[in-house]
Amino acid sequence: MTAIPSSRETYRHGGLREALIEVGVELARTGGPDAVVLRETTRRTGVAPNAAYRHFADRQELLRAVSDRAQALAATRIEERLRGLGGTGDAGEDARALIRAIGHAYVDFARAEPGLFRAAFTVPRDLVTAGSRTKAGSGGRTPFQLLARALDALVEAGLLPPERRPGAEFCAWSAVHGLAMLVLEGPLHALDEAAVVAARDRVVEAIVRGL
Amino acid sequence: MTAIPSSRETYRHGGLREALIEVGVELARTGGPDAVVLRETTRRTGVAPNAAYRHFADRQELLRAVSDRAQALAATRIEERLRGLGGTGDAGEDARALIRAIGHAYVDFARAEPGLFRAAFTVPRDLVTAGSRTKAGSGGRTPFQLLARALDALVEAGLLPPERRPGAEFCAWSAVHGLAMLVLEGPLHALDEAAVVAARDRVVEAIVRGL
DNA sequence: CTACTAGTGTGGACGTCGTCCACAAGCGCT
DNA sequence: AGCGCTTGTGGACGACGTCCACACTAGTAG
Repeated sequence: MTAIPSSRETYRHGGLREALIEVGVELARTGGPDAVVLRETTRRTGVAPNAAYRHFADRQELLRAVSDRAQALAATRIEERLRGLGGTGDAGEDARALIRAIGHAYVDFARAEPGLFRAAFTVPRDLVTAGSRTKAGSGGRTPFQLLARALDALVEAGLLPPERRPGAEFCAWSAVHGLAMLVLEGPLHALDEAAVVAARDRVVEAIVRGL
Repeated sequence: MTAIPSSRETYRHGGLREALIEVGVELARTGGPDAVVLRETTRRTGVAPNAAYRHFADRQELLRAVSDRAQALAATRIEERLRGLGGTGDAGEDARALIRAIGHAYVDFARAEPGLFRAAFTVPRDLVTAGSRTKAGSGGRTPFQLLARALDALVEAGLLPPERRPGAEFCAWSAVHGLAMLVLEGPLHALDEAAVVAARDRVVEAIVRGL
């Protein structure tokens, strides 16, 4: 990857848009959204700065594309965690385990990939686009949709009254997202691994109980 | 305010550091932390860009000072809300009302002053400094300390088992902070006032119940 | 009252950034 | 073979953070 094209094979790059996004993701990985710098992105792609303007109106638009990709990565990471979940036969316990696993995976993703996490979830987006395909993981679902499904399962298992279902995703998401942000760049920044895991479990537990 | 010193009264400004912070806060108010631009700050203060370097090592350091000030403003806003709280005589109900009021005020501050909120709570800081005087509101307490006190009251009222007290502030804070962030620049951005208030109350309720 | 020194603001410069405009080169069509 | 659209290039502009050398002011020491 990122083989430097010493002499450009063709004048037309072929997949510049895609290449720029990938490089942008790499930049975001190490430095967060602020590190997605247009000039550096094009430089690493082996192309003039202005070339980006043929595929993105703006640095903003590049960043949004990178953000989508980062959300997709988060979704994939969550899905992987979910695959490791064996059903116990008890629908209620399974539904709860599902919620917990999503919450844990969310916070863990933030810890493991702080730059990507911030790129994914702190670049302004509308709720409308929360289900857009570009944000979906390899399983075809966005993080938001994964959470929604888990809450549905909770309702089906009779552990969440249907009248409390609407808006429950905001509730659950807020809790884990808040923890992730505080750990990443907030006042909880100095906590060590064990303390973060403890806080994580605590928050998830409180939310599952309090929904 | 901001009277342009057409001819500088004295060559020595006298309170440049303070003036820069105030202008910085004003910039943050309308544009968030990214808007705290060193050159613009000095320009509005009527001073050369380099003058700032006599008082701050960095743009980072200016920003941190602005962040502290913004946290102090948040604390003041929360304290104001708390003053409006009349005791009901029931210690338990009072303690719960306290927690709720803090949560509501936190989210409301984020809505009312999005720029300051982001300046206050998304500029990286250590937990160690969460109690530093510069972040305190007019009542002398930081937002974090206000929350801690409310949780103590909850314990005293017997509504929170003492063994669950440690770490409870992270839990409570995470929930409201997460909601605030999602509303400000996350996927909940498009929600209208009523929906936000509903989500806010829901989150606070869930956390009070789930602690 | 004068001279030194430390502190504070100025001026100019450098490199980087996002973005714009004019141009050139390749590709697909007729 | 030639035309036109798309895509990449080159150079430029203004704004930013930061650095260095300088200038002025104030307080202190002689």
